[in-house]
Amino acid sequence: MYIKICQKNDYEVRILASKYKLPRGTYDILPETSYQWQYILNTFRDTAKLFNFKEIVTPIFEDADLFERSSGETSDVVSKEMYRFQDRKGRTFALRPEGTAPVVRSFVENNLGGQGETQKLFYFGPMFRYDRPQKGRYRQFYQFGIEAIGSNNPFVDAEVIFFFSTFLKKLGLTDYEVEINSVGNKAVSDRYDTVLKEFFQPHKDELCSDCKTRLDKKPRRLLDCKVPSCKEIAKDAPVMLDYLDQECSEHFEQVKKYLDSFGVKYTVNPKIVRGLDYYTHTAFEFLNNKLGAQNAIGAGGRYNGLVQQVGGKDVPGIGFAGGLERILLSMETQGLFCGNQTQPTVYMIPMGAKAIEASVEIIANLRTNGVSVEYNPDKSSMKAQMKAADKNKAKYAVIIGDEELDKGVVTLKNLMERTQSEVQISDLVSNIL
RNA sequence: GUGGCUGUAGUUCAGUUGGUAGAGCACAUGAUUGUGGUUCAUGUUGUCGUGGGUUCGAGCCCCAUCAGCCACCCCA
Repeated sequence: MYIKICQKNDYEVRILASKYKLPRGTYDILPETSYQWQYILNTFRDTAKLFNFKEIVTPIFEDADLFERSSGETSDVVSKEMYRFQDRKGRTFALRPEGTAPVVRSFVENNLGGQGETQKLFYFGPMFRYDRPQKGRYRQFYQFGIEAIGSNNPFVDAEVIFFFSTFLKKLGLTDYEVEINSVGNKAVSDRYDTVLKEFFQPHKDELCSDCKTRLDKKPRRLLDCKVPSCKEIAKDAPVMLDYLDQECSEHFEQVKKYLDSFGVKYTVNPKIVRGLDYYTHTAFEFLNNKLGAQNAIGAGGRYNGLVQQVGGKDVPGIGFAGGLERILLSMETQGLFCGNQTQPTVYMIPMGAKAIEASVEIIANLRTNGVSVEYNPDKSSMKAQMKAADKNKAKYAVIIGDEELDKGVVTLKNLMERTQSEVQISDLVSNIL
């Protein structure tokens, strides 16, 4: 926004030319690409149908506390990236940075698990994180996800992963890899963290500055540091999977078995670390290494303590979330087409005032009978209107001028086949459908 | 939050050692008094991201700022 001051005669005229720009890290979904979104969303909903997951929609803001307690106050998502604000009564809310906690909140609040049934839910919507924008990373971004709450059966773990791979398959995406891991239960991961600290402590001075803070905050993050010297040290670090107890490792084995049965290809990566604190047992990531730094197109895992933490019963759950922008990017890099732009069936071309009058009725009649019609009242010449019909990729042009008016007909032209014929106005709909 | 690169027409970009802004595509009109994807001709479009500074003069040099891109970080 800026102010321009012009001299006009003896007095100053101040022109306030406001120039609004969209907030950093956000973007508009323009008509030229919106159909791609619809395509991906429809495909996701179709997949949900196949697996019998039901849609749930929650608000885009919640009690800030919900996220702070569930994701972990020390996680970057909560500590530096959350949009927090106070309303007029001083309550502290946050724009949701992720989708799982709100779904679990709704599950508990509405007693969705009241009958002991496993709830299979899916969602889609905008999430918000105050990150520095980058390829595949925005401040308002869109995630779709599913949550299966109520079962600890490893079959469900595999099913959730199979869901995501089925979805990607429907889209035609093949440029990705699936990595899985088990982070065990709370006791196991706490013990592992202690072991890791003991392992890295003697090397503290050789670590990069990021890793020095990681050592105290989240030792597991040290495992996927990109600095070569840190990598070298981490190479010999103890492996999570060796610290799983009987129950955890049996669960993991079962998950792998079911994945094999589902025909999902995966690799076990014991270094997978989930960013949010609530994850337990199975953790997985879908990675596309052609995307650049932001290569996770989807990820998820089990969260057996979360429901209780949010105030419900001790009910297990598992889910995943995928990033719409990154899926779209993946499809672009793989050269995949993504749905079709909608186009009108009929482009109306009236010539002259009387014809325009007559065509209003025709347009109304076509539309009420389910035929999509485009007409641009700001174009008048035949040539311009034909050009526009072509550009709109209309199937037919309906031409009406004095000649047609006299006979009570219209000229129906098939633009693809370049053929045309005169048809009675009353027969127009049946000639098109 | 840190670093690097970039910001000129609707769009993709060019713009020489500082001398009052250019091309392709797109768009509009015509060749064809009522017939579109090709031609051909003609034409329109600019707070040169924003604010300041240096200079007789800045798209170009300097400072600041905003935005985009890429990486770190983080994560979907």
